[in-house]
Amino acid sequence: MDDVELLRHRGLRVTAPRRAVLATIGRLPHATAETVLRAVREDLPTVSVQAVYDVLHALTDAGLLRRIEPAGHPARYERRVADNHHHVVCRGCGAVDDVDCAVGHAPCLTPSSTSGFTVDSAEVTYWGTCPACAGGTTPAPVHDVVAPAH
Amino acid sequence: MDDVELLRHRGLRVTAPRRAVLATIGRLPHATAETVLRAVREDLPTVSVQAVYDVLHALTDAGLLRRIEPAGHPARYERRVADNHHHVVCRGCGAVDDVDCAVGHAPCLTPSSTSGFTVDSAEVTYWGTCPACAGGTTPAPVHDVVAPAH
DNA sequence: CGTACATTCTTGAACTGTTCCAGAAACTCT
DNA sequence: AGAGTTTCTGGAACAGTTCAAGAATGTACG
Repeated sequence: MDDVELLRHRGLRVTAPRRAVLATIGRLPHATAETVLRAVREDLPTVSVQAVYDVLHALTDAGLLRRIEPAGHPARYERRVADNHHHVVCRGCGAVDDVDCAVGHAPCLTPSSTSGFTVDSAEVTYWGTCPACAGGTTPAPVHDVVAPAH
Repeated sequence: MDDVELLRHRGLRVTAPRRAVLATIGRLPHATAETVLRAVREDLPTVSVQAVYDVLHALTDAGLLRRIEPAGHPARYERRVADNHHHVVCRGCGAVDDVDCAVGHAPCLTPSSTSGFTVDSAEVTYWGTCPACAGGTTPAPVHDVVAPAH
């Protein structure tokens, strides 16, 4: 199913900005809104900031995109929506990459007690340093390490 | 060790705003900066916004506070820093509560492959609805459910 | 118990990422 | 093609947080 069909299938109008955003995020997974805007403007120079945000919202609501919001960094978007996977985030530059869960069934993702909350999803974020920031080419600001994984 | 000793022990000056912030977060775990500001001003009416942010930063850097930043909600602070625990966040009102991991050792928190990232911590956030929002007293805006836990 | 210096606090403005608003333009269905 | 809804543009607004300069305070030392 190509992007046009994908959009129609969700009852969304097929517009140039939407196709461009989908294509961009396909090419640049984990792109920020700003990155998307810049990339889309290479083909469609008049596209506005709002158009990009509207499109990102529409596509996210339709389930074509997944939004990642690492603390302290702008939101990022990816097209991997079917499976459940997690993310590593670089403390230095905010770079994001995918991480598949090491185990098939994750016991710790079934919380022991939820204080009466109805839980519908669990989200795991790994924090660390990406190769580029570790390499010293772009020395990352070092933050304190908090909450080690058990 | 009382709060004064705690501050001195970390080489921090003991000031009224710092003591008030510590006391407030002890009383109101998971408070936002704004909540802290309001609570502190009951005792110290002249405390400024920056004082609160500065204090929250200083105490967080010193390891006396832990900062939680749920996507789409203002940051929250807690004094439980010694152990590792996770959080449930209400999609409706942003309320946060503690969740202890169901298992002692968490296999899924050891990522399978980290694309060259050096991982120093893992963070689990459960998303759901708190009793108040579910109860209909304050009907929460319903967002789409994403990324179910496996 | 003063004094000196570094640190912290106050006030006020600025900033980033995102959203709201109104009207113009574009797309889809008939 | 025409009608009507949806989406786009442009500009302003917004929340939460941070920056900047100077005044005030806490701590260490004599």
